[in-house]
Amino acid sequence: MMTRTKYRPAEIERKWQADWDSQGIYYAKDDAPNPNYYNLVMLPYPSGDLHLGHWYNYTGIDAHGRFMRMRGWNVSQPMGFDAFGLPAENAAIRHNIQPRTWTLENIERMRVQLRKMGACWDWPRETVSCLPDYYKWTEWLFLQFYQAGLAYRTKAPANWCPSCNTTLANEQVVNGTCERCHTLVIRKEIDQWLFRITKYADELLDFSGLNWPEKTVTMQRNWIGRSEGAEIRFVLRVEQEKVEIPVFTTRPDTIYGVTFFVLAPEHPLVGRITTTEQQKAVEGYVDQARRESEIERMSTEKEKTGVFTGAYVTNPVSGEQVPIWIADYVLMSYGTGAVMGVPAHDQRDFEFARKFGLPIRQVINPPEEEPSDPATWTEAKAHYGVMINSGPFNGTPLEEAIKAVTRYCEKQGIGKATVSYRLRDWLVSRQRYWGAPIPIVYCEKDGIVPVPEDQLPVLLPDEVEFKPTGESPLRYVSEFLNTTCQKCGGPATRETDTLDTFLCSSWYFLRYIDPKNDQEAWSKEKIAKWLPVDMYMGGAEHAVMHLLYARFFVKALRDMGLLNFNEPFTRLYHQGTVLGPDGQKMSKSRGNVVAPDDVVDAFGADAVRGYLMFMGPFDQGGPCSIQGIEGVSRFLNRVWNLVQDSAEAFSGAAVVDTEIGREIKRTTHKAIKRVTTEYEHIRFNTALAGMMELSNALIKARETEAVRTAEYRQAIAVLLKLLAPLAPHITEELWHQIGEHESIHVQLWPIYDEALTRDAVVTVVVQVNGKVREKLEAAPDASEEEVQALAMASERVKANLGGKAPKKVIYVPGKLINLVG
RNA sequence: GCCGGGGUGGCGGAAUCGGCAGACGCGACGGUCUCAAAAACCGUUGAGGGCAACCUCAUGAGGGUUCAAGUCCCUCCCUCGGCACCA
Repeated sequence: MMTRTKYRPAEIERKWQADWDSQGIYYAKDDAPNPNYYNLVMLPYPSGDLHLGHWYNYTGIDAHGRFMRMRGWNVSQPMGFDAFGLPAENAAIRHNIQPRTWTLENIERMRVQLRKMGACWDWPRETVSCLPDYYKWTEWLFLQFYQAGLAYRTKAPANWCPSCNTTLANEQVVNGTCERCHTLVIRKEIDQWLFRITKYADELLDFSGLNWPEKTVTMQRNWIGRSEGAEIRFVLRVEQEKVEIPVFTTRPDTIYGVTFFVLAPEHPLVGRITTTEQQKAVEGYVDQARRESEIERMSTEKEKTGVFTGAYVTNPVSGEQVPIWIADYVLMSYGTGAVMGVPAHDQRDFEFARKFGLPIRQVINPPEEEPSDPATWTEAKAHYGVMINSGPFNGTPLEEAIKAVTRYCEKQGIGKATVSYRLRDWLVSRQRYWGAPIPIVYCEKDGIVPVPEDQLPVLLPDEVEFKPTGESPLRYVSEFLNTTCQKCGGPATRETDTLDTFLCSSWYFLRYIDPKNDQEAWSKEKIAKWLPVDMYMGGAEHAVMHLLYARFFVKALRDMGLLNFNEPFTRLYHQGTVLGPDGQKMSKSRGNVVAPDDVVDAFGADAVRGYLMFMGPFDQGGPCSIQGIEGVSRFLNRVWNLVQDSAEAFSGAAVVDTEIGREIKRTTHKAIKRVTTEYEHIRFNTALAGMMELSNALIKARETEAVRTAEYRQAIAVLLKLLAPLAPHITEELWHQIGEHESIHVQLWPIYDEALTRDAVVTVVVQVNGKVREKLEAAPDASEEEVQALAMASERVKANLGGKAPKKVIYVPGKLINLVG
């Protein structure tokens, strides 16, 4: 036996990373002979250091990309940085450092760490969203949306700390108070820009042709929240003037059950309709509601609250007058901000009526049930049924009820069938410095004036001060703020809010394809070669917002003629979360953080990559254990020794056509089949288990004359190829050690012969009354009669059947026979 | 609260379609090698009972469907992600 060299991960990893870099083998050409495969991972926020979660995510995309590459695809796997956002500004305030400096330093550090993974990053395509050559086009896109009528300015609420005089992100609100000064936070209406995503609500509900996790599709559907119903206008007189208040309802059939009416506390009509006697109570309640979060308000657990306004409104269908209340369970952001109170048939209205002693009237009765006294009810009856106590509509059957009332409203001109969505327009204004400027100028004469495209980008000034004024720091940079109007040439001021970073990340996957283009955001020809994205990986926390915004962007840009496909991401996969060894979320305060640099230094990148993928199902994540990394490290060592011990055999003459060789061949083909299937389904843990089984079999065979068979050599080569996507360095090194000269990462994936994966004899389980009593060997295609005869020959089976013949026999060919006595 | 996941040995997990529960790995125990230790290698390892052949129990809890349930249905408990300004 030849003397082994020792497996030294650090050495070979450095060596091969340099080799791959110098050859640029992972930099995808646009016009390769093989088909393009866009392998995308959600780009990171440059927080400073790569943590284990990044490693987890990126190893997954990299293993998938390498697998697809070996299967013959021209894979591009780009990387970039989503570099605008709040943390840079916090760092600026805390450490007196320019956000740009802080961000770019972090990016540089992360680039170095990313290279240590040995992943096939397509670096020439890198983009950084906070650099002018990127945000120029973010601004340009804003203008396209504006010109298409998809961007508009209106009053919208923001979290406001009255003491710091500043708007706050939700994250900065702790238990309803400001994280810095603990003052109660209120919601304040300010002028802001929004994107009209609701225009695409219906198209966004269509997921056909997408290979996405079912749960993500469900979450997006629920988020959009389409419901069909009717808008009905209730009427009242205020100082002789007729005022109409529309309500949205999914149950127009319950209109005769309306016994009260509720407005959201922030409803614009509240001030106008409130009577003098009720004014104090109403104002107090509105104040209180402004301090509550929507999550608190929507809680069905919380006891209902509300205040009577003193006003009454007329039910346009029944003509009845009912009192108008305000209550926090009605949200201004859904429907029309007004609700018709039908306590008999809506649980929230029921609770409200019980709390305030309002009447409850049953108007819907399920078929074959007698109406009952609502006073005896413990909850609302929300089901459908026949209309009762409903004047001319009495007796309308449940199938007709909703349609009948809606039709009546339409005929009378008091309402119409309509569709309501939970989805709201996308608020893109941020009162912050570190974001892409909104390319808009305000002129006293001409109003809102977009910055001409040839003047883009509107550059962020470097010199800013972070003062708690409630406005973007940009407002105090006069060289930035003051400009001239492009229409009239008169003095004008710039928009000082910046864009939500979700906007930057809604199109980066387009820029990757053409990152250096200074003439246009992207070339349509290049986009056609790569888009839509074939695989998109990222956390499930983005299931709704980011993924919905990106879909909206693509659809809107398609309608502007800038793209010609419908969906950005054909296949989507969510990786899970890596937890600390204690099963808790990793955090400095818990002291359970595993730093990738430390474990990579100790075990090498390949062992860390392998362990992360072996830990459990990739979409589940789980606790990280150092001992687990050791385990995979041991496996890699065994593979190293196995190949080194076999290197000698590779140089000698092969023994051909032996029984032992055929057995190895069968094992090898079974392994290829299993591992390939697992890779296809992104099940890296079981893929690796399959490789371990193959390697265990080869280690056993090493002790026999099998080492000199051609099949054994092939098995070794196969094992290295199967392992290459997970452990790229060690496999590259060993590949060269067995005498190959090309990179293993440009080899083709091994293929298996189905016939060779089948066993000659299978184990059939014999059950008696559903319990396993015997196992026997049979041909895979043995008939029921044969297997039953074999089973009945067993003493155990006979004893368990009590010597009698079975009453019933269930046979699953090649697997199981169940004899029921 | 609402929406969406998840719960299997001492631990991470495996188990195409409802068909042998516990693959693979970690840990533990025993052994080989060694002056010794580490490493490496070999073996055992769900729980309970039995001298043994074997038997019984067991996939968060309780109920149900089925020849057969980790897998399907109902009720409940725990836990994780999202909830529109963290990204």
